[in-house]
Amino acid sequence: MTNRASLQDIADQLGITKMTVSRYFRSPEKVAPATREKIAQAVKHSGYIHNRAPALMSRALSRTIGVVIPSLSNQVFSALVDGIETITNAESFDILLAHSGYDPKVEERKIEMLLSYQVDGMILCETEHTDRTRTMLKQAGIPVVECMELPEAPIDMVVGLDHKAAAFNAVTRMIASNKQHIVYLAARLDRRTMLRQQGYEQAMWEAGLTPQTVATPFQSSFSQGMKLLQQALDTFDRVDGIFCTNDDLAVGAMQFCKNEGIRVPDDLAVMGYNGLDIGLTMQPKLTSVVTPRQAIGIKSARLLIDVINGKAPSDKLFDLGFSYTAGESLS
Amino acid sequence: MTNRASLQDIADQLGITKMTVSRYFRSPEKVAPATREKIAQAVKHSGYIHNRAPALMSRALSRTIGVVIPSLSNQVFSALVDGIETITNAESFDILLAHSGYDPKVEERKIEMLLSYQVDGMILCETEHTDRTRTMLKQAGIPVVECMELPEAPIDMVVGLDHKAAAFNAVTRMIASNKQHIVYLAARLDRRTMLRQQGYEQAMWEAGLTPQTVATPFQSSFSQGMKLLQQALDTFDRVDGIFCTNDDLAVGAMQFCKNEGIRVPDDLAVMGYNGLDIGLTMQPKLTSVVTPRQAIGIKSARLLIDVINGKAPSDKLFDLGFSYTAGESLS
DNA sequence: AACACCTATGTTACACGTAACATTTTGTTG
DNA sequence: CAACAAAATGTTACGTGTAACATAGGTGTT
Repeated sequence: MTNRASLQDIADQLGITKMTVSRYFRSPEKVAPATREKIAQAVKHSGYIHNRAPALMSRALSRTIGVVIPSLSNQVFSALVDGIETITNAESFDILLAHSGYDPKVEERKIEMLLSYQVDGMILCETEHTDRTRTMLKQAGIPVVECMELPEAPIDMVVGLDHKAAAFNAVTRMIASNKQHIVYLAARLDRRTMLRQQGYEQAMWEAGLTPQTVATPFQSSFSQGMKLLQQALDTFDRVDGIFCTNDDLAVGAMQFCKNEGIRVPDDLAVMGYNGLDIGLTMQPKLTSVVTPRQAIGIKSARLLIDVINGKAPSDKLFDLGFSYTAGESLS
Repeated sequence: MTNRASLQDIADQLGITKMTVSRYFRSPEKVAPATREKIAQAVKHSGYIHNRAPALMSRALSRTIGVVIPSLSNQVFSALVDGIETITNAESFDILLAHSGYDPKVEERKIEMLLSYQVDGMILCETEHTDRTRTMLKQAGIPVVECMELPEAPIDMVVGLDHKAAAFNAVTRMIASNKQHIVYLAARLDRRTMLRQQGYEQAMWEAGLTPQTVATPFQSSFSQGMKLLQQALDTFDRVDGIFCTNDDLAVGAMQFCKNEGIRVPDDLAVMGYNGLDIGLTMQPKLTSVVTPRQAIGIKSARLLIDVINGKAPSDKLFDLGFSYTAGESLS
């Protein structure tokens, strides 16, 4: 590491103390205009870059929050981070980002890294954590928001939606449009997928219907959607609707229908989940459960920063609900 | 900020000095087995989390590299980061991730933040930077890799591919399969899009054909692909091929073909760019230029860490080339 | 002229893990 | 058991921005 310019370097150069230079950055109005001008010159010339290390050493706030998302190629989480940054930018907080690949062990490692940087708070997108993760977060004594779903054993605060209820509502809606042989298409059998399955099954049972599921442990993709629908049609006598655990599967399935001449929604109703842009480019447009991810990001960051700033939260759990895209794949 | 346990706390608790505890973490073999056991207990009990701040203050390496990607919902960059982490994990480096939303001003802010954390090196995915970005990086005196493309004015090292050459090759290939009225579909008019356009145009001119482009300033998406193809068909007399600046547009366009009964590749040849999974789920499979993004990530991280460790790089520029998916959308 | 008060700048101390060197303890061998 | 080596632990100093307090110089008021 080469010697970057320090405040001391700039101060020496001007025959003043680093304290005045520090003030120039923190509260310029406390520095005499003439001095301010001199410092501005020297700073520009030296290309000084703020060094966070000393601030991290003191017990002051780092004004940084850690964010762990499961994936770097999922619009759900990019929208979430967008929402978070709306707030952090306005509050001049920084975010330190890490991704876990849906693996609690990796999440643990990343959280440990973020904590080593003395973040003031943490936003997590998963609710399944290792024991050590929970211990570390407790010990760190910083506020934590788990977002996207409503965990049974929250670490601290929660901003999300009830995926079981959303699935129940969606499937009930399918049944109301006169579909009876509805199959659940699932991939990557994580908690959220399971919750949706529960909602699906409850809706089916309550309507006197029998739930039928096809699933793959692999990551969701369009091709998995095609394969799963094929498998559903091969396995079950009659299928007149599919409830897909996300839009990737749904779009793949609709693709499959197009290839095979299956009419949507007349032969087969399709319900997606997440409400991504891509669903609306299909013909017919995909009907999908919209998860309010940007709003979740905004609320999570707002809440976290308020708590960091010492405000007591009005509540520890916020359910932001869900809605539907204006699709045509249902009836 | 609550008082997290420090090394001193653990040491006090055991009646030893923090130096021994520090050694327990850095080089446990230098600590007597009995002491090691005692420390292990105390550490576990207190939930100690390493504090990076003092290390950042010393001039030692932080063993962290900064990575700035343009987008959090693009498989291209998630594969790149995967590649990077293959190496950083093996070398026990950490990465600090930030995203710029394709905006050089935002990139500047994020780079400044990463530098304030004393990263040992930086990987950037864009080649367009503000003046201040260049100044800061120079002043920081750390190695920098720009990846994905081959910039005209590199900051330091480069790992990427020649997008103009790739586009030239791809379009030449289309022409070789007897297509003559090939339109270029472009979105988000960034540098890489422009480079591909240049390659496309050169291939057309050299074949005695006239380049024709439809473009949108908006972000690429399936729906933009549909719209752009519609626009191309409306605008130009004859169209028998499209070269799409990425797979999102290509897949949208192929969707459009399916809706409109246009046969691919007989009526219209389609060439994509990036070689994402989704293209291979189409029917026919999308032919696409494959950019070796994981390899770029691996090479970038390898190179950067070698330089950080004091090795002189064998070269400053690495062109990793391109290939094609085994598609059927061409002929 | 004396005093209060303000502005601008300076002084001091602090946070904490670790490299480098110093010292103590344990182990080994003739 | 003396003598030395090796292992284990301790001591010291360091890096750098900033909060809190101190001081110097100036302005204004009575």
